Amino acid sequence: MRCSRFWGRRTRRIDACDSLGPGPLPPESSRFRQSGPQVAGLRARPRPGCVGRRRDRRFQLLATAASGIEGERRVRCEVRAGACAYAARFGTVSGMPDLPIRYLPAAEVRRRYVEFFAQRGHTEVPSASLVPGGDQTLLFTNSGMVQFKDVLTGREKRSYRRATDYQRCLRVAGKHNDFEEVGRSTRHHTFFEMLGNWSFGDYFKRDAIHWAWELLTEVYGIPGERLGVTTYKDDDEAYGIWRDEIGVPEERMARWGNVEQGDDANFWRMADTGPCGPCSEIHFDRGAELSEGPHCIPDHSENCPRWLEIWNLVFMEFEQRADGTRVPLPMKSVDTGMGLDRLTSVIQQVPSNYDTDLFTPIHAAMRELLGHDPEAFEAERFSYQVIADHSRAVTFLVADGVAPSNEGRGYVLRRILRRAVRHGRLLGRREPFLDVTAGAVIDIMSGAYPYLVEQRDRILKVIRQEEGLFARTLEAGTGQLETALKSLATGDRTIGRLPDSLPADSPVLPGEVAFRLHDTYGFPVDLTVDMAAEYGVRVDREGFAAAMAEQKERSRKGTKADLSRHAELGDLYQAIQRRVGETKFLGYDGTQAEARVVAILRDGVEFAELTGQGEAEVILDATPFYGEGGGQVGDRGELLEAGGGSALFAVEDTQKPIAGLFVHRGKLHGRLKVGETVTARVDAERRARTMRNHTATHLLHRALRNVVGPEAHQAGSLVAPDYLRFDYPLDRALTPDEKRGIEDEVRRIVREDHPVTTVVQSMAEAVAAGADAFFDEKYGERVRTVQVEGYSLELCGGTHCSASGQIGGFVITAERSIGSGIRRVEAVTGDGADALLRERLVLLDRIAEAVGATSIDATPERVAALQEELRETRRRLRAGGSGLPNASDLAARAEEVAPGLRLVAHSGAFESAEQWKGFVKEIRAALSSGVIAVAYDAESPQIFVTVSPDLVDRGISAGELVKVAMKSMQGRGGGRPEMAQGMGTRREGINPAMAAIADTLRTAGK
RNA sequence: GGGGAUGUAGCUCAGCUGGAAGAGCACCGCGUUCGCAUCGCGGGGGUCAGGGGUUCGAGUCCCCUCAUCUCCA
Repeated sequence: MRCSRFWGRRTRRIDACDSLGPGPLPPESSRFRQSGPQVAGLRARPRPGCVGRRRDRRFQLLATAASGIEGERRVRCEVRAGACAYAARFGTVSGMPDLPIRYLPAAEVRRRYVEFFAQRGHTEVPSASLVPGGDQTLLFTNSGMVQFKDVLTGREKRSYRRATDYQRCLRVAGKHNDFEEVGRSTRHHTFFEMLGNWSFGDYFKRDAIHWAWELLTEVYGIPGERLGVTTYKDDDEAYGIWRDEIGVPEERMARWGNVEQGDDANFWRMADTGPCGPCSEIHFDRGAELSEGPHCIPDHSENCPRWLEIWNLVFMEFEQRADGTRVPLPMKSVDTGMGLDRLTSVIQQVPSNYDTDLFTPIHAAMRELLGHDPEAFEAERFSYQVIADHSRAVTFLVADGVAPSNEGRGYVLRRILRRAVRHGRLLGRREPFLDVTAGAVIDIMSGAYPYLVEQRDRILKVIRQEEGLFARTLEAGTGQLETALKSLATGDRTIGRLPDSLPADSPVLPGEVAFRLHDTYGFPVDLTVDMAAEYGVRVDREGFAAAMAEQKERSRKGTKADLSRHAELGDLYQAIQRRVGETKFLGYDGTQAEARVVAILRDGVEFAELTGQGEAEVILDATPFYGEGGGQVGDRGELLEAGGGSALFAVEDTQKPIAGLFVHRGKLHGRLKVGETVTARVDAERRARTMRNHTATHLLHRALRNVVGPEAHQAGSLVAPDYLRFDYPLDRALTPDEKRGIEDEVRRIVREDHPVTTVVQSMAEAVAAGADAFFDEKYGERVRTVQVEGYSLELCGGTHCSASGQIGGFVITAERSIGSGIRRVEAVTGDGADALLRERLVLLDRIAEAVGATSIDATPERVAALQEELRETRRRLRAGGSGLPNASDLAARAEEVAPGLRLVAHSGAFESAEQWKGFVKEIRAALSSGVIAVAYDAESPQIFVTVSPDLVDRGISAGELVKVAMKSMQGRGGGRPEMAQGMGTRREGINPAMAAIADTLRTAGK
């Protein structure tokens, strides 16, 4: 039979079994293996991950390379003899174009999915933000289950037991890292959508499998014989349903996975412990003629062009215990995930996700910018795909409130964006373009994600800004690089010369230099190579790689311990919560309560009882302490013996390391025991201050948007007892008028004393009531809203005043930029505002007094008058001459204390150190050879000595002379032979000092 | 989390081995030019990111902190 590999819209076929057998590789492979085309970081490289990890995967992808030179992507694989027979087990079916699948736009694929499950009793749940709420360990939403995590573990209850959704996901860091894969493969993306249906203790395997089959074959019209199915080795139940009820022939089914032997295929787990269970995957068969050999089987392998995993059905039925045993879960759940992009590629019968209508409009937008025809597009497909993928990721990240930054999520965004820009440059585009492709993304996605449209202007603005910033980075790097290259280059610069065309004896730019550019200035190494080539210089890539490896090693060392510790602690909290349940929060109604101690920790270790002094963490079954969240800082206070006895524990901070678990951190002084009851008492004064600031934050938010516009919405906030801080996207400073307007408006609402009420209601009700929900954090179904009646309504879990009047004063104390496109307002309220105003008034009084004004009102005039007087005085001084002797006269009258050794000694009262040194400089200019010693006659007398170079050669040292002078002036000083100075304490010592200098010179001159 | 770089006037930046804080643009005033990017003169504006240390003396050397940029994890 024939095995082949296809790529691109037009199928490229290589007779794998015939020409790529165990013999030598075709000649063009060898050059990939050695150095590869040196373009834009896309070098041929072996893929160690492909080398037979399981079963018979003894093949190696030798070259995954895109070449900007020849504009062609080639993939070769070496296949062992006998491979084709193995692959043939899955039968031979005809190629794709013959399929009777009816074309559907992606939007329709998405719609039908949700509709199908909605008709079957599933609640349609909106796609959650890419920024996961309430989970500090996760950078991004990377799968459909993120927003349901707590529901699946049973910690959170919702009104429904069946759900369906399309979840936007980002896989770019951590375990699920598809970043490098993007653009190379037909099916990996940083950003993608996961279609899912969920059962939380409701239906199980039978319904999930039947519906999956029904949807694929009947709704989408995919012929059943094109589907393959996998199940876990022990899962007879699922296997039976597929075989006996659905009727999938056994030769199209496979049972993979063996957890006991370390093979996790077809087995899913949330973490090392906790819920887990077998999976059943559905794979689409693109046609046997596409098979490449033994690895081409329905698997996670991801490298097989024949099989495409489209749907994963996870059956959560066990609880994994720490001791290695698995016990059945009381609540069995179903969690399925189907990549919309892949499914669409099947339904639209195109060979790659990038050829679906989810992507083609993005390509079209880019093509138009570049003026490329379809052929040029095919030639540059790789870069086009990277740009399209990254445009989607960037658009959604910005939409979900991530701002480009140099750490965390913001840094990931920045890197994705820059990678896209780099590929734009590879295509010859120097001007900004990402706002155009991002615009195309918004157009494609706006139906499913209407919030993109609302934010369109802001999204594009952020993207444009960041793209501009990168241009600056590149420019700075270019400057550095050119300097380095010019010193190496032998000839002139030739624009467009390619690295490959350089002679072997070309000068070489050291790898460290290239690395420094990359490491310190963020200048991509492939650009370094290109630019160096234009100067006829090669780049030492080995040196670069070595430096990079070193850096990686350093990082790993530094981070390892910390990471594992963090993970351990997280597991511990999880375990505690599973044991004791959620902490009940009592702090909305009061600041004191009786509670039972349920856990005590110190240094990540649990104790049943703890005595003595020192840091510790305490967990209670219920608490009035507010755990840091929603910008509001955690409460402080103390834990007392039950009934309000003596203090046992000083609470310094309250945190919620995992959702629903309140941890009181602080210092123990006494004895604390699990199971006993204590009185938890919050520092009520501090809480009251915090509450004023929190309610004021809501007022500020509303007022800011009323004054500046709706784009100035919350992008972060901190509510502390002593001040509040509010971040919002805006690319300019507030005008003084706007600032005043905001203050006035907040103060008006305070004066009008609006009642503040909180309501717990469903998300839908809250949104219907007009609540501002800017982060769609994973608010459970029931959300809490805080309303300042007649003014603002926000989703918020924080503690608030009962009426706006309690806020008291409100003063904005700062307004500044904190990053690209983000500004921050800081303000104080209540007694904090009062204290600030009082301080300022006292200061004003002191200023008025200091300048001699009769009143505060008269101060500006008084200051102006003083300034005028100062100016006048200076002018008169200048006009009247300095009062100093003429420098050249002084030089001319220099005393010859020894043969060829002249001395100018002078002391006087100078206006300033400036005048003093200027005077010395003038004498120096007039006296070519000699010693100059000028004393500054003041409360702290100083002396400045210079010695001309010829005398320095004769052994005269200014430093020594100053030391001599310091004896009578009683101070310290020193310096170099040609120049020195010192400061004394005795004014009367100046003349003797001058005499001493003259004496010293006389002696020295003999 | 680990490394590298940067932080000097409103902006863009000089400032050499430690020895009077500078330039250009911008701003204010006066003059010049017929007015829309003229020229001249004068002027205001700096805790040299912050804090320690070494030194007679620190923008400059050392240590710490912060911010920004950048790479790695």
